[in-house]
Amino acid sequence: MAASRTSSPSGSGEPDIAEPMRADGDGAPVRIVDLADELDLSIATVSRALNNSAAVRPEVAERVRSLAVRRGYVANRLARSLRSHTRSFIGFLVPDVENLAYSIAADACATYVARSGHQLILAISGDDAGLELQALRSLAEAQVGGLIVAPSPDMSAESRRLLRGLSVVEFNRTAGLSEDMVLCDDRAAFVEATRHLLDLGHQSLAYIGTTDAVSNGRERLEGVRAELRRDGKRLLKRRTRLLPPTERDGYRAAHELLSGPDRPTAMLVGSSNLSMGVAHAVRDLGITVPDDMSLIVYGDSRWGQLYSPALTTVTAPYAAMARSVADIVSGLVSHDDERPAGAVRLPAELVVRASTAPPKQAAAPQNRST
Amino acid sequence: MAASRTSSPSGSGEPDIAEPMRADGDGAPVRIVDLADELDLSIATVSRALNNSAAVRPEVAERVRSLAVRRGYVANRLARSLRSHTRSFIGFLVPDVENLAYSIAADACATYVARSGHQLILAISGDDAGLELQALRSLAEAQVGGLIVAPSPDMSAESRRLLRGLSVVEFNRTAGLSEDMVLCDDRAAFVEATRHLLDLGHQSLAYIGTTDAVSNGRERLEGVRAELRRDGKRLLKRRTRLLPPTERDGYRAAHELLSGPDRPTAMLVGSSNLSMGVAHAVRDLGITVPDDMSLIVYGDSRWGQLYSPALTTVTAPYAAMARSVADIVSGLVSHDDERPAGAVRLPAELVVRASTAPPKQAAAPQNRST
DNA sequence: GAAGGTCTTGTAAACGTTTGCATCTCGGGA
DNA sequence: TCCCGAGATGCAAACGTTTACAAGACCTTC
Repeated sequence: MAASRTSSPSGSGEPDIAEPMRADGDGAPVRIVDLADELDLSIATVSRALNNSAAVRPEVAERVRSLAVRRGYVANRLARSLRSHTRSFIGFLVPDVENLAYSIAADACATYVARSGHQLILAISGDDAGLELQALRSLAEAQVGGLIVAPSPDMSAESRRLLRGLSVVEFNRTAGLSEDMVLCDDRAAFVEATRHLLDLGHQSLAYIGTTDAVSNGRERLEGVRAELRRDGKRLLKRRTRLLPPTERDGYRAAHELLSGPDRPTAMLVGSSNLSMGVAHAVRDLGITVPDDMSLIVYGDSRWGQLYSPALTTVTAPYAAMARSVADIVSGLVSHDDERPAGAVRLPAELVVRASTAPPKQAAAPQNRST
Repeated sequence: MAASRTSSPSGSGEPDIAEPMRADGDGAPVRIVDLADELDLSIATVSRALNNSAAVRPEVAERVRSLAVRRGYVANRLARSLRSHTRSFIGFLVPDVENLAYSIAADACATYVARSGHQLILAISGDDAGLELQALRSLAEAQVGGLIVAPSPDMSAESRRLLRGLSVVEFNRTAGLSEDMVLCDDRAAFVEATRHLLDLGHQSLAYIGTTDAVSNGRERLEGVRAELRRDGKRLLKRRTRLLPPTERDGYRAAHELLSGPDRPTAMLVGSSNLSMGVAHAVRDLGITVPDDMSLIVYGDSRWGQLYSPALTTVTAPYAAMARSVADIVSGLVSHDDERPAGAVRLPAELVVRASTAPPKQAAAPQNRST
């Protein structure tokens, strides 16, 4: 029998009387040793019972477990992880989580990993290399067993070094940090979108997108450029704006591009936030879509459908991407051996609605291309 | 001087030659004891140096810190927390994070707490009592130092018990779990919205909202009811729908309410997801707003502005709520003594746009109220 | 009746930190 | 010369677990 340790809170051996029904309302949290003392067992046995080890006699295990719930025992993961080298946290590092792509993914990942008893640590980089580094350090210190990351455009070397120790999955963007990644095929989608506009007969295209320092931004731009080139055309610099992905920036850029003298007959937008801004600007300027100009936006298709006219949209498969990354990370955290997924690349889709049509004025003025 | 422990990875005392520039590319993570060995110091001194304790001589501290970065030392928070009883995690438990209210808050909280070196653990309840309990258990096990929670409608007694040990802040909803909470004054906003419709001369109102088992859903409904009552009117049961907050449900409910024979002249919607569904239904049914019917929706004002006509909207102060809860939680985690904020209740705002107008047909048919 | 299992339990050493206390060194004052 | 205090460092005990190993109990088999 195990001797009573330190200062046994209840009396000595016999069933305590002084504290008749203590449900451990509060006070110090109950630890394994408390349970062990109360049951005259060793902490080893209690630990085993709580972990459903087969080594402990069923009736003993039952007694332990019942006492555990009665006393409201809650295990200390910190101690457990420290001793057993099991990691119970997964990091999730993205520029922000208001973006639907990331919020859906965060949701899915948190839900998924919870099933295997893991937890998601949410970290926000704001696309700032400094904050990103700080977040990574923090995550590493928390001993995360895996990391989902949408790398910022100018990730520091120090950050990359930190990443080496961790098993990471890149999400939505890639910066060559890992074999594993979940992306969507933005390039193909923008090729398709551009083709759609060219087929309608548009000669002068404008593009508003995000910086090409980040992989998906670059891909979208490249898609447009490549498909134009295919027809011997080019994207004019003065009809191109690469901006931070905020609604405000989208608004301003659209306003600028659309109030000048030679307005493009079609516009492509490469980010959902920018798209909202553009939609606002188009409305404020009184531009009729698609008569005055065709418009293709990017993002989830929910609000675009409600716009008048309903917007032709490049929709990223957010839900599928979320499922995919959740799958990968939950696999990555349980059986570390078999690595099924390398790079997953899901197709983005061009949903043609009412905002694209052949240009009204037969041809663009004098300038021969764009 | 401290004797070299266990198996010193480098040679004995003199500057090592065999491994000239080892930057600890990988291998076992470096621990305090490794630094101590390499510098012939005790782990106590190294620990103190890393924690900027004044007790250690500046030049020694400098040597330690420089070696730490050279070797890529990353502290183990688990061990640190275990020993020092400092908590480095904050829990964030909400039904989902796709809802803008929660995603903005998650973002703000994660960013804020990071400044004091804490981290946010994201947990999703899906408004399910079972998942919620499981999440809470998990969070408690992770030894969170604080918890932000939007309680599910039917939180279990077991969950409430778990909460007792933690310092919690209720967010967006309350279920009497804590003194601290940040809410928005939905009741007042819906009183105002209802008043707006009544003043326009509407006699027959419909309301589509979420369950009243959750505090904010209840408040919205109560606001409508109270203001109607003030004019001696009532919200008819057949013109009221309380539903799960999904776009789909909103669509269906609106479809149902609006395709019947006596259509309400005005409709109030009490959730952002429901609002989107309603907007879709209205469009699909070819109902002209505000001529055929006035419409007030709920949520962030971004997409409502883009609808035609721009929608009169009850906007919750998401950003302010997020800031507020982030403030509270970061205070709660650092100086545990002074508790400044109890219940913070921010005003929601009624933004009147183009979707509300006096009813066209002079009066509703025969039925005298609603 | 000894030998060798199979179960069940206990002992104690980890895991990587922090920190109370003891120890050592040094310089100054009596 | 001795003592004392301050400043810097080391020793070792925590923190709450898990787990290798030992050990006891009991049964089977020869």
